[in-house]
Amino acid sequence: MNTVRGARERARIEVTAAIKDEARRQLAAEGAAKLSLRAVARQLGMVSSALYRYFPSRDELLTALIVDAYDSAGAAVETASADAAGAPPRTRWLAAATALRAWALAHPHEYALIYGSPVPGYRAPQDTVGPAARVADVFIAVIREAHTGPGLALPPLPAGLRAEAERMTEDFARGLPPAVTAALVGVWAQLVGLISFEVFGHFQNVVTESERDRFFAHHADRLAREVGLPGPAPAA
Amino acid sequence: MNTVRGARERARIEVTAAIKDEARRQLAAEGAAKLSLRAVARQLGMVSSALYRYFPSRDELLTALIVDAYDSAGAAVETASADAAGAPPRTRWLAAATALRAWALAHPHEYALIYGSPVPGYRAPQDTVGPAARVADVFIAVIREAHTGPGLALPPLPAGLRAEAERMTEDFARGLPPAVTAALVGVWAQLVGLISFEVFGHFQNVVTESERDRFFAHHADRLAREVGLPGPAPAA
DNA sequence: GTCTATAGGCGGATAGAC
DNA sequence: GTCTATCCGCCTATAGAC
Repeated sequence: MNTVRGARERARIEVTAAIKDEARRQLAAEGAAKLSLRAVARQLGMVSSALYRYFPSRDELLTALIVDAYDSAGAAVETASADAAGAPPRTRWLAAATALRAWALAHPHEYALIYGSPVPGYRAPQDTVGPAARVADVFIAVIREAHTGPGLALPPLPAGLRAEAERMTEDFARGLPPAVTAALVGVWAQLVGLISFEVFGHFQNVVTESERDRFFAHHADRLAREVGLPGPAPAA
Repeated sequence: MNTVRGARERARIEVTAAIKDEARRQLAAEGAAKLSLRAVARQLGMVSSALYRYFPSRDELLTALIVDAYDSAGAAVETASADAAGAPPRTRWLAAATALRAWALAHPHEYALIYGSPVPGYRAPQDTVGPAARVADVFIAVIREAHTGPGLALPPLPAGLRAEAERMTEDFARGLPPAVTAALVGVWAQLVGLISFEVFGHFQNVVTESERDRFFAHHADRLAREVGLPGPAPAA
């Protein structure tokens, strides 16, 4: 009885995975807006109504794909950061940023799903906020570690932003100097913007493909400086 | 005869405009991927086949919308830059950046069309490259003007990027110091990224809505510094 | 859990009359 | 330029048998 239950559960997990895999393939071909349960079923040799036993609606399938994408990106960035443990903070930042870019280039459609234009008509449920934070948290952790000693020099914040920066710090970056938190939030958006431009093709005819690694490294490093990280060569 | 021809042409222009207007409304409701000639026709009280006299295919309609969006954004930014003529370069940069953000927030779906995820299955024809350059050219012009005198201090470029920076300069930013061109391209992507994060909702629960103007100004100004623009108060 | 069948839609594109 | 008619395809979702 237990083994039967186990077998059934295993089967369910396998079918669920197959559905998501096929859905990801369709994402690449047609985009999230046109993701269709029927087409997935057809490709899998099932009948569309059978899928409803696994995902109660198209949107739930989409949610699962979004959560998976955040987790996949998060894992990639976490690994890169862990591999660079002990390295100077700026090196570690660069490793994390490079890992995110590499993941984005390797999974452009899943990247678009989480950092591109919102899917029209889709309302992200609460389930996505945890996974969404995972990637950003790696960058926060890298910076937090660099700031355990005396705070690093960062130009003082304009008076009008101080209260907001303190609130943000309290909310999701406890322990950082508020000026660093404020810088980080903007820099994070800019880092994703840099990656998006490349993934979405806006560097075509602008930045030569063979130079893009270097180009990205240059700018990602500049962004590290903006959040107050000292250079790889320990700056006195 | 001439008046008849004139009347016909006028009618054609009006209908074409009505089609694009309705298409823009649909863009907002359903997204570019689901833009449908049939639905546009239905809403306009026409029959779908009639639209083919104005746009030979769905993709041509989409192209028209993209070109219009680039032009609309370009005009907004150009106006802001012209209004700030004579102001210190950094003020002018900020005016242009702020205008782009305001346009984006006022036209989120058209913004997504040009700076968001690519529309699956749609191949941008050559017609879009001219209008696409229009917005970026305003920023190039602002910087060019600031650099007519002696070049501004910007940290030297890593050796590996020098050749690429010189090529870019030659291609679309003639007259700028190569280090500035290289900075500008990355900064431009980052500026758009900053705007995208806000427009696409990634600042929800992160940056308080009432603080976003200030937050953007802070970071846009930081970006101006990164391309070598001197501050609003003329720095000796 | 999977199937068939069904309801009640939607789409792009073309031909040929007026 | 606009119409009707048509081809041929697509979709979400549910009911009810097995």
